[in-house]
Formats: sequence, structure tokens, C-alpha cells
Amino acid sequence: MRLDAQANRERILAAAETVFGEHGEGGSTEDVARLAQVGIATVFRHFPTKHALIEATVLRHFAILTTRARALATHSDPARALRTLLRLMIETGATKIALLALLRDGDALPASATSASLQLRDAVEVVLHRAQTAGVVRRSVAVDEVYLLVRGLAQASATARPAPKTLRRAADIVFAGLTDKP
Amino acid sequence: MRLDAQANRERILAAAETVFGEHGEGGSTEDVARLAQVGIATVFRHFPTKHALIEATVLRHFAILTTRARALATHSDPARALRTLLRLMIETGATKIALLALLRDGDALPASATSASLQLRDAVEVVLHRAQTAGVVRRSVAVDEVYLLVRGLAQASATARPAPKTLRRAADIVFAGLTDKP
Amino acid sequence: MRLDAQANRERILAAAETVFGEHGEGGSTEDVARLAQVGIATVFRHFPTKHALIEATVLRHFAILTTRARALATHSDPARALRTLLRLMIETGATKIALLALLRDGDALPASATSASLQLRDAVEVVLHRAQTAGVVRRSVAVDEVYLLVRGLAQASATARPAPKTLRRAADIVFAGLTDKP
Amino acid sequence: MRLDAQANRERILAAAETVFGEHGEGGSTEDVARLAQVGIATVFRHFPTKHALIEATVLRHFAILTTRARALATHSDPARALRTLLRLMIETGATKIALLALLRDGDALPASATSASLQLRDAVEVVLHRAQTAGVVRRSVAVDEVYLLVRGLAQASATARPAPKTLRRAADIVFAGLTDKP
DNA sequence: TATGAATGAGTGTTCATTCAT
DNA sequence: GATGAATGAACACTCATTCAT
Repeated sequence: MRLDAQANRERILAAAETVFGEHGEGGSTEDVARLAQVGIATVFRHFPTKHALIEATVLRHFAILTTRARALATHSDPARALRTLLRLMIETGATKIALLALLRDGDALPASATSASLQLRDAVEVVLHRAQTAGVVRRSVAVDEVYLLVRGLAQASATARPAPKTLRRAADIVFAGLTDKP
Repeated sequence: MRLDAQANRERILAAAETVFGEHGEGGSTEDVARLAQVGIATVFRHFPTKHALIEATVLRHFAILTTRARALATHSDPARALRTLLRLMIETGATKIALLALLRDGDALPASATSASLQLRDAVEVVLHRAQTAGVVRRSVAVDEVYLLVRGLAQASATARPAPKTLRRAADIVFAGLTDKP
Repeated sequence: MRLDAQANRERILAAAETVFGEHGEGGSTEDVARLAQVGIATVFRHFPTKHALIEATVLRHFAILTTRARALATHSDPARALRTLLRLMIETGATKIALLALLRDGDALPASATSASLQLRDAVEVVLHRAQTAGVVRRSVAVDEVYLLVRGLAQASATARPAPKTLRRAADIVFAGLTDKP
Repeated sequence: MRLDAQANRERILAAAETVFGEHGEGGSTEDVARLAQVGIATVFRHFPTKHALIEATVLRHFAILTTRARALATHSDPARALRTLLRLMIETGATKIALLALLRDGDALPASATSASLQLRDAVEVVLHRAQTAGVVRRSVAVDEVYLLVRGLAQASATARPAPKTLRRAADIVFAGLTDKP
């Protein structure tokens, strides 16, 4: 039963990613259950509140991104590594990064989300620094701005569904803005 | 009575901007009514569905932006005009541009919103072209990318509440990306 | 509409008395709505939580009893007045007094219920005192004990559904216990 | 395995007494399982429904009381024996006697509960008769009334949590009502 | 025309009970 | 025999929308 439960947990998280990604916080827990092909109570056994379910979904995504970022930090070509990372975040983050907003309780994120977010931020910072050291990116650029731009593109592409080409070119503009030497 | 009705309509739209801006689609129609100091039925007399109310709110914002963009299109300094317009869209658009997402029914926007959005897009395009003609912005840049970046920053700043400084610097990076001459 | 609303409020309270009286806190709000012939949301418009509904039901009953007790306090025959009051409380209180238990939040009653309960207690005390002054009831008896006994009989008769005769004789035993002169 | 099962059964009953005693029918079967330190399915193996579990809990309590009552029936001082029995029932019965109400299905108790209840009633009757024969209690008093009063005090003290002194004095009033000679 | 009471479908969540290990 | 994961019906409560005044 352990294995079944684990499998169900995965199915539920995958379903949640789809449902909340598409409908935001409006997506219903029952839709998640239906998509995961489990009973509604099973969802709540694994995640005691809707909030917890969203949180777990976001966390999983952040953890994956952090892993990828850390791997890219050792890449031989710093410029290419940064570009790849930004694209990765923009393209895969679309739906999930938008979920972050749903987590804030009043004003602050829950500790777990904050921590996961910071870990990712730090991993990105390493990649960014290497690009700066290599002289590819202006020294004056800080992670926070990059992070905000990336998040913005991810969110906008989630809601505006631009042509892939448009999204890519927008990302290129950001990259150009980073490397511009005034 | 005409005047009363008109005044109510304005009060409702203003209230809607606040409520939906703060809580997204989660904001309730009754909250709007309460804030506008009218009965709930009055809201529905003016806007037959919640959807229509959101639509009208967004439309009003777009119309205002379009007016501002057209004014800026005649400004003497094309570069400064573009910069001002982008900042304006990013800063005032924060909450409202996010509402656009709520309007899509299935896949497409309602005609009215599409039209308003296109009008704005066209007005922005004029300002952008002038900047390109003046040699401040690369020829290869298209409105759509700019629009996506602006929208992204607006949305991200609505949900991430970055420090004003961070937002400004992010906008600068975009601007630098536009003017970069490779 | 004011009148309709008031009428509905009354219908809902009456239904609540029946439903919660029969099934205790297990009675469902939807059953109340069904019995009152109103939509479920109407119940919640009048009483924002199930708790508030139960509270209002109990309060109404206490208020009625208090009125009756105060009237009996001016009755010419103090012994008969006390006997009448006790019977009244026992017989009509059956279902509703049992609801009091449902109100306690943690350990204490909500202020409103406490106040209503105290008012009734005070009114009973007056009747009791008059009986003591008239030499019908032992001086050593305090209201609290009487109150507890009455409440007990009310609750027991609500759950045990004794023969009316049995209930009456039990009440007589209590009354005898009060008037006993050792 | 017999012994394990038996031990589990006991642990479950003890847990049920605590849980249902504290929360009434609101207590959840899973809480019982948790407190008994067994899996939820084990509870259902021993008692096929929640109803059956409550029934068994009540029955156990009644059996114990019956045993005590029978012992007191041979006591040398009939008046003291009755007084002791009443106090015993009132004080220990508090939570459990209230559970009886949960057992009624429609209008009647299940056979087993009726039988246990009758056995206790009969045992109490013997003690009462001895007190009447000894001239301490009025001949006109029947068991049913006594039973109702005792049950009432037990229930009221369970829900009203009176001061111990108040409860004792209430019991004294009942006792005085039994011995009063008009 | 403006109101606010009424509505019922829908949401998150709990719980007694069943089933696979 | 014991476990605990899975289930779905039920519940308290919300909200967009309609209707009577």
C-alpha cells in the first residue's frame, strides 16, 4: 500500500499542476481528484487543505528548477548557461510561478515557500555572478531584477498565450538588456 | 435620474477596480456593491454579469492608456516618450492588466476587449516606431514582444510586490534591451 | 420585504427548534431550511453560522421563560407559582435546554447566552425567594440546585421520553424535596 | 492471538468511553482508534458500526453499575445503601448515560441496551424496595421516577459542569423528596 | 429605478465504512 | 488478525444571479 499511496500522491500533484495551472486558484479540488482518478477524500488525506496542495505543487516545481540551476552553475560557458536557465524558468515556470501568488497569506509567503524561493534565487545568483565575472553581464545588474523579469514573462505567457516566437524574442530582449554595455 | 445612474455607474467601476485589483477574480460582486455604496441589484442592473463588470473595468483602463499613448506619440523626444509610456503601463497596469486573464472565455478574449487591446497596441506601436525611426530602438523589435514584457512586469509587480527600486531597474533592463545595438 | 424577511426569520427559528430539538447538534442546517421552506442560503443570511442559529433558538426560548417567570413572581400564591414555574421549565424546556450544551465554546458559554441564562436564573430566584419567605420552601435551598434539577429533568425527558405520568411524579419528588422540613 | 484481540477490544472500549464521553456523538471513530493505538480497521473489526461501538460502551457501563447495585442490595443500612447508589449513578454516569440517547434508532432502544437498562433498573428497584420496607422512603415512589431523576442529574452535570457542592445538594434534595412524609 | 432578500448550485472539508496488503 | 489507504456521501458555508417591493 505504501507504493500505491506514493503513486497516488504523484498523480495528484501532476493533476494539481494542470488544474491550478489552467484555472489559477479557481480550479477546484474536485477537478484535481477527477483528473488524478482518485476520490476527493484521497486528495485531502494527502494534502489536508487546498492551500497545502497548491503549496506542494509549487514547491515541487521550485525544487526541480533549483536542481537545474545548480547543475547549470558548473557549465563551461557562463553566458550560455544563464541564457538556458532564463529560458527554462520562463518556459516551464509559466503556470506554476503564477501559483506563488495564491500562497500568500495576508502579506507573507509561508515559510516553506519562502525558503524554496530563496534557494532558487541563490542558485540563480550563482549563475548570474559567473556571467558577470566572465564579463558577459553588466556588474550593476542584481538578481532581484532578473528574477522579476523572468517571473513576469512566465506569468504573462501563462495568461496571454503568446506565439512561441514572440516569447522567445521577448526573452532575447531581456538578455540583451543584461549584456548591454552603456 | 440619468445623472444619478451615471454617477452610480462610475462609482461601481471605481469600486470594481479596487476590489478585483486586490483580490483578482476572487473579489465578490457584493464587495463591489458595498464599496460603491449601492445595492447589489444596482450593480447587476448596470452590468448584467460579473464578467461584464470586469470587462468594463478593464476596458476603461485600456481606454485611458490609449489616450495617454496617443498623446505621447506627438511628444518631441521619442526616446523619452517611449520610456514614459512603458513606465506608465507597467506602474498603473499592475492590477488591471491581470484582469485580462479573467476575461478569456475558453481561448479568446471577447470582441470588445480584443478591440480595446488592439487600439492600445496600435497606439504603442506608433510610439515605438517613432523611437525606431529616431534610431533609439533596434529595428528588429516588434510591438508584441514589448507588449508582453510590459504586461509581464505589470503582472509580476502586482503579485510579487517588489521594491519600487527593483521594479524601476527591471524596467531599465527592458529599455536597455530595446536600445542595445549589437 | 422587511415583513417577509421577518416572517422567514420566525419560520427558520421555529424549524431550528424542531430540528435541533430532535437531533441535537447533529441536525443539519439543510433540514432546517427544508422544514422552514426556504433556501439554504436564506438561513445563512439570517444566521451567519450554524452556531449562531442554535444560539438564537436557545435565546428565544430563554427570553420567553424569563417573561413567564417574571409574571409568576407577582402571583398571589407563592407555592403554586413556584410549582407552575418548575413544571413549565421542565416541560417546555425539554428540547431547548439541551441545546445549551452545544453552545459552549471550549469551556464557557458565549456572552449572550450567559446573560440570558442569568436573567432567567434571577427571575427564578425571585419566585423561589417568595416561596421561602412564605415558609413553603426550606431556607437552605439555593437557586443553583433547583436550576440544575430542573435542567436535568428537562434534558432527561428530552432523551428518555418518559411517560408523562412518570415525569410529573419526578417533578413532584423534587418539589417535595424542596418543601421537606427536617 | 486471542489475547491480543481481547486486549485490543478493551483498549478500544476504554478509548471510546473517553472520546464519546467528551464529545458526545460528535467524537470520531478515528479519534477512538488513535487513542486506543490501533488502526481504524481494527476498531471496525471488533465493532462493525459506530453505533455498535457506542452500544458496547454503554453496555459495559451499565453492567458495572448493575454489579455495584446488586452488591449494595445486601448492605446492612438500606437508607445509606440507596443514597450511595444514587450518588454513584449520578457521578459516574455523567458522560455515559448521555450516550444512551445516541442509541435510539427512531424511537426504541436496541434490544441489548434495553435489556441492560432493565437489569440495572431491577437492581436499583431492589435497593429502593429495601429502603421503602425500612420505612425510609415513601411507598408511593416508583423506580421509574427515581431513575429519571438520577439520569437527569447525570446528564445535567455532564453538560452544565456544576460546582461539586451544587451537585451534591441537588442530590440531597432528591433524597429528601424521597423520604419526605406528607 | 434602486433596493436587499431569496435562491440553489458549487466549494472545501470531514467521517463512517470498505478493501488490498 | 491488523493495518492504513481509499472512498463517496454529507455538511457548513459562499456567491453570482433573480425577484418582489
